[in-house]
Amino acid sequence: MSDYIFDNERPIYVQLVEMIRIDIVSGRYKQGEKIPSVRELALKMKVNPNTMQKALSELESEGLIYTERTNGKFVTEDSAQIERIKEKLASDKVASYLDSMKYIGLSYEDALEYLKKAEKK
Amino acid sequence: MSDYIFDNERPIYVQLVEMIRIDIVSGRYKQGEKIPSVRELALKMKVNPNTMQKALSELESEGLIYTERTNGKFVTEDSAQIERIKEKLASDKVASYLDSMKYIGLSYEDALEYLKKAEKK
Amino acid sequence: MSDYIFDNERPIYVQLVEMIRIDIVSGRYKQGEKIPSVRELALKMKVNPNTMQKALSELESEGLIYTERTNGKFVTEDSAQIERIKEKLASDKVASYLDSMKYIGLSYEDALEYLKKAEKK
Amino acid sequence: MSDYIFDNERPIYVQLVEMIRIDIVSGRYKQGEKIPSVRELALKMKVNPNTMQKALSELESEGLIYTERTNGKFVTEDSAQIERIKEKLASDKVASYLDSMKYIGLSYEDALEYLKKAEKK
DNA sequence: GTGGTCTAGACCACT
DNA sequence: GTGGTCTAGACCACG
Repeated sequence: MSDYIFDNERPIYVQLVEMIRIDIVSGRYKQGEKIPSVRELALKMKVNPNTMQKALSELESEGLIYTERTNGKFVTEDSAQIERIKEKLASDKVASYLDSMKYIGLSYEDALEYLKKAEKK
Repeated sequence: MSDYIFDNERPIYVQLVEMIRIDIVSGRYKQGEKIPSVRELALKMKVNPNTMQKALSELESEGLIYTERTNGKFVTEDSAQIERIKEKLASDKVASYLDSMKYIGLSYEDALEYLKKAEKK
Repeated sequence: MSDYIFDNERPIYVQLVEMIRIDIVSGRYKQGEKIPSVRELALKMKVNPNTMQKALSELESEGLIYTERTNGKFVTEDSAQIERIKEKLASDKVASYLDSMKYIGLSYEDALEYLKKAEKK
Repeated sequence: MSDYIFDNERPIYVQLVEMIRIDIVSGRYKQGEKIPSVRELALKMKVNPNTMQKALSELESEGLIYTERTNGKFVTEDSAQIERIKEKLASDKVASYLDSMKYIGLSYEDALEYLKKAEKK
C-alpha cells in the first residue's frame, strides 16, 4: 500500500470521477477526443474495471463524455457543457478558498488582497 | 469510532497544532487570553494529555503561546507574531487556491476573475 | 542508583541535549556522520527511548542533526550551524569564567593574566 | 524547600566553607575584620550551628580566620595567606575554564581568543 | 489545580 | 531495524 493514491474515506469511483473530470475540463483530454478503454484506464489506475465503468457512467450522465457503441467513449463535443462544469469546479474552489480565509479570520477583501499580492511571485 | 475527527494520515499532534493555531490567528483565542488546561483540552479533543502537551509545546516554540508556571498557558501578547503566522497561513491558502485553479486549466487572471465574481453572492 | 549520571534538578532530556550537543560541536560526532539509533543511545544512557527521542528532536529543531526516514539520524552537513552553536557555547563558558573570577574579586585584566599564566603549565 | 541554596550532593559544611572563603578572598570580609558569631551565621544560612562551626574550623585550619577566645573569630591579618588562597581559587577557575573549552573542542589559543573578544562587551 | 517529565509498552510505515 | 507516534499511568514542583 505504498503508492496508493486513493483516500479511504470516499468511494473510489467518486475519486475517479473527480480526476477524470479535471482531465477533461483542464483540456488534458480534448473536446471530442477518444478516451482510453475502460480496461486500459482501470489498469492504469489499478482499480477494478467495474469501478472504472461506474466512474465513466457518472461522467456520461453528467454530459462530459458519450459512448459510441463498439467504438469507445469520447469526450463530449459540447464545449458549453465542458465550460459549465469547469465553472462549477472553479466556483467550488473559490468558495473553498473564501471559506478557509474566513476560517482564519480574513474577510473577502483580505482574500482579494492576498491574491493580488500573490501575482508578483 | 464514529465521531473521530482526526485524519489518520497525519500525526494527531500536528492536526491539533493546526486547529489551535487557527483558533489563535482567527481571534477565537484572544491575544493574552488564558487557554484551557492541557488536561481539559485533551479531554475535549479526546486525546491523551501527552499528545495535547506535545501540540502546545509546538505552538510555544512557534511563539504563539507561552507558559506561566503552575498558572497555565496563554496566547502570546506579541500581536506581530500572531500576524506573521496568520500571513503565512493566508499565503499558503492563496497558493493552494492558485494551484487548484491551474490544475483545472485556469490562469492567475481567471482565478482573480472568479474571485471577483464571487463577491456578489 | 550508584552510577546515575544525571543531575536531579534539570530534566534528563535537557542534559542529554547538552551532552550530545557537545559531542557534535567538539567533533566527537563528525559532520554528516550517522549517530547511533534512538534505542541504542537510550540503552547506553539508561533512559527511556522516548526521553532520548525528545532530546534528539530538540537537537533537530536546533539544526544540529537531521533525520533520514527509516535510515537513521545524522549530524548536519551545515558546518556553519555547528560553528554557530559552538561559538554560543564558548561565549557562555567565557562569561561564566569572568563571572566566577569577578565573584572572587578579580577583574577582567586579572582573568586574562591568570589565563596567560596557565599556558605554561 | 523553595529557597534552599545547598547542593544535596556535597556536605553542607563544605559548601559553607566555599562560600565564606570567597567572601574573604573577594574582600567582602576585610583582612582583620571580626566575623559574625557562629550562631548568627548559622541563623543567616539556615543551618545547624554545629555545621557552621565545622565550616569555620576548616577555614581556621586553612589559615583564613583565627579565633580570639571569648572575643570571636576574625579574618586573618596575613594578607599573603589570603592572596595564596585567592590564587589557588583563581587557578582552579582557569583550569576549569580551559577544561570546558577543551571539552567542546577548543584549544588554549581559542580560549584566549574568546576571552579577548569578551572584553569588548 | 497547573504544567512538566519520565517510563513502559505498543503499533505504524518504510526498506 | 529505523524513526515516529500514541496511550496509560505515574510522580514532581509550585502555590
